[in-house]
Amino acid sequence: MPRVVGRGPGAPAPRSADVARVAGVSRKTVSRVLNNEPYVSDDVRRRVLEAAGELGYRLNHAARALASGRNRSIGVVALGTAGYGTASLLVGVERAVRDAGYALRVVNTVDGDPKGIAGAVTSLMEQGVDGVVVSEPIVEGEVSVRVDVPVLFVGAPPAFTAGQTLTVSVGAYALARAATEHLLELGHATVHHLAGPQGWYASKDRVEGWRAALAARGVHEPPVVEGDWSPASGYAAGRELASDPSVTAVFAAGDEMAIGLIHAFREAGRRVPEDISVVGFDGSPVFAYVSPPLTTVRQPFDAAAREGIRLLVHAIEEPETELPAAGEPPVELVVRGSTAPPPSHQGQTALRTT
Amino acid sequence: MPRVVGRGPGAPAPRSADVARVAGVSRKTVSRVLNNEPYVSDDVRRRVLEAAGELGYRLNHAARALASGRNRSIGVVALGTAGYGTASLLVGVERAVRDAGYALRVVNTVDGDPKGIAGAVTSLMEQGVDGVVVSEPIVEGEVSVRVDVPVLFVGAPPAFTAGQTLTVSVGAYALARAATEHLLELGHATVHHLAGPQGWYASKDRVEGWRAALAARGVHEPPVVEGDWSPASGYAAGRELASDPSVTAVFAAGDEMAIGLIHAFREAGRRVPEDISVVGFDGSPVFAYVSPPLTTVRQPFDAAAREGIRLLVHAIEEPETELPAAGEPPVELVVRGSTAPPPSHQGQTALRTT
DNA sequence: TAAAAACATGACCGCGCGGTCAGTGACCGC
DNA sequence: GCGGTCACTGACCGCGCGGTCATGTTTTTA
Repeated sequence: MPRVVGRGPGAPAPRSADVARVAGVSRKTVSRVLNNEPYVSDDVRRRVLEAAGELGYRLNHAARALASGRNRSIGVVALGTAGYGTASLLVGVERAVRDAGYALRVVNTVDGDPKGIAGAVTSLMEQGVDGVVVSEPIVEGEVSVRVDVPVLFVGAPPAFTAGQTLTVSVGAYALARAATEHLLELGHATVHHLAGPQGWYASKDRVEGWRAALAARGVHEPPVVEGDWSPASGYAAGRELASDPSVTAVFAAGDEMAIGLIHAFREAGRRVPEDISVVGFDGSPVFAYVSPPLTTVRQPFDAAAREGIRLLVHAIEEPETELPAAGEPPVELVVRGSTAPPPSHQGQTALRTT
Repeated sequence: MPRVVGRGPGAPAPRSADVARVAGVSRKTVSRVLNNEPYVSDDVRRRVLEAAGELGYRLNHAARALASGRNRSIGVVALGTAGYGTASLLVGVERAVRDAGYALRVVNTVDGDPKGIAGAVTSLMEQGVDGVVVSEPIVEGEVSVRVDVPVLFVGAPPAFTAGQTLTVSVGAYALARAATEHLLELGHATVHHLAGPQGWYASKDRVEGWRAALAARGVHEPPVVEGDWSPASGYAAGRELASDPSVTAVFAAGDEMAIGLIHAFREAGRRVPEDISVVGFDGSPVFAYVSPPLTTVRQPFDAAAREGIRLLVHAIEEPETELPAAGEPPVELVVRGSTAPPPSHQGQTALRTT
C-alpha cells in the first residue's frame, strides 16, 4: 500500500545553505553541483549529493526561476477532450518535455476557440514558462497574444507572423493522401471524405491530402461532408451517405467518426467492406478489435511530440543558432478489415452470401 | 490565423512597481488589488486594473510563490496512457483545478510502478505544488515519499497512514456490482469476470463489487481472469473463455478489454449477446457505435474530479477545519446491445435463425 | 464632536536561490 | 621561480513579490 510520510509539522524544509553546512562546502559550490557547472571535483560533488540526500533536500524551483529568469518548464495548451488523438499527443509531449529536463504545465481549452487559446496562453505566461506548445487542433481566427517565449504549433502550417514561432508536422497531408490512394488502388471510382470541422488546421490538411490523391488520378471530387470528430457526427454523416448508391468508399478524418459512419451504413443495410469501404484516421489500437477491424492511418504522435519539443528546447536554449530542420514523419497505413474492392470488382470473391 | 505578437526584444516585462507608478498608487496597493484584499476603494481598484491592462502586466508567479510560500498550483501524477478512462480523469481534474484558481502540473508514470510514483511525487514537490493528486490506477507496494502537502488519491480505499492524505471514490464497487446484477437479472446462472492487473486498486474494487453481487444471490463464483486493460488482453482472455460452454455472461473491468473479448467470442463462433453477454466498464461514448453496442457502466470522472479537488483545496486552504464528507457518486448503468438473456431463456424470442 | 473604522502610503525585510567579484591555495608546465 | 589553470571560499546583490509596521488622511459611526 502506498504510504505517504509527512515531514513533521515543525521542521522547515532544508535549503541549499543547510546542504553546504553539512557537506562542509560553500553555498556557491552546492549551486555548482546542482547545476552541473564545471570546476567541481568528483569528491566534493559526491559529498554534496550525499548531504542533500541525507537532509532530504529539494531545490526550490520558484527561487531558482526568480533568480535566474529561467523556469525550466514548458506549458501546453491542450484540447479538453478525452479522445485518443489528443490524449496520445499530450502523453507524448509530457514524456518529451520530461526527458528534456523540463516540467509541464497544462491548460485545456473547451473547444478550439481562439479566445480560449489566448486566455490559456496568457495563463501559461503568468505561470512562468520558457516555451509554449499549442496542441494540434486549433481554429482559425486572429489570436493576438503577447508572448515573449518560443511557441510551438503542432500540426499547423508554418505560416505565422511574429515572434519565435515554430511548427512541427504530424504528416497529416501525406497520411490523408495515403489513405485515399489505398481506396483508389482497390478500384473505387472515387472516395468521399468525412472531414473535421471547418477552420481547424487538423481538418484542412486532411482535406488537402485527400484532394491531392483524387486529383493525381484525375478522379471526380465529391462534396466534402463535415463532422465534429465525434462518433455521433460520423453516424449522422453515415445516414446521409448511405442513401447515395454511388458511395463505395469513404475516408473519415478520425477513427471515431469512422466508427459512427460504419454503424450507420450497416443499419442502412450497406455492408462494410463489401458494399462500402471506410478508412479512419489516427490509429487507435482498440479499433483493431471491432468488426470489421478498422483500416486507418497511424498518426506519429510520439515522434511528432519528440521532434517538436526538440525544436522548442533548442529555441529556448540557443535562440541565436539556426534551427535544425525537422524531417517529415513516416507514413503508416494500417490495412485491416474495413476496406475492400468495390462491389463491381467482387464477382469472383463470392462474398454475396446473405 | 492565430497570430503571435512578440514583445520586442529590448522591453523588459513590467513589474508591479510599474503598475503602481502608472496608476499613481503605492506598490502595496497594487498587491492588495491583485490579491483581492480588503481596504481598497472601487475607484483605486479600477485604476490599478486599467494600468495593468495598459502595460500588459502579468503577475510573476515565481516571485509570489517565493515570497508567500504558496504556489497556487496542484500537481497530478497520471498514468501515461491514452485510454479513455485516464484521459477523462485528467481532463476533469484540469478543469476542476483551473476553476479553483490553481495551475496544473502533470507528471506521467510509465506504469503504476511504485518507484515511478515516488519519483513523480518528488518531482512535483520540487516544482512547488500546494497539493498532489494521485490518479486512479495505482499499484500496491510501499511507497515512502516525504510530502508536506495534502495528497489526494482518486479511486483508492481510504486507508493510509500518515500525512494529510485524502481519498475520493469513483464508485467502482457499486458500479461493478450494478453491472454484475444486470447480468444476473437477465437470467444468467453466473457471471465471469475479466479483471484488471493484480495489485491495482482499480481492479480490486471491481472484483469486490462483482463478488458481492454474486454472493448476494448465492451464485457460484467462477475464477477471475486477468487482463492488463488493453483490448489485446481482452482478446486473449476471450479465446480462453470461448472454449468453455458454461460461460454465458462476462463482466469486463474495462471497455477496451470488453471489446477485445467480444471480438474473440465472435471469432470462435459465439454470438454476442445471443450466446454470451458482455458488460464493460468506463462508459466510452464511441462504443455505442460498434456492433453490438457495448453495455457498460459509466464512471463519473467529472464528478469525482470536482469532488476530489474540492477536498484537496479545502485541505490546502483550511487545514484545521474538518473535511466535509464526500457523497458517493450515482451509479449509471448504460444498457446497450451486448447483453441479453442467456440462450436457455431465449426460446420464445426466436433468435436462433442461423 | 470625538472616536472609530475604512482607506492608503512608504519604508523595509526576506523568501531561496543564481550571479558576480575578489581572493586563496594547490597543482601544473616551463 | 613564474604565470596559468583548476578548485574552491565568502561576501554581497537582486530577482519580484508578500508581509509587517508605523504613519497618516478621509469617511462613517457613536
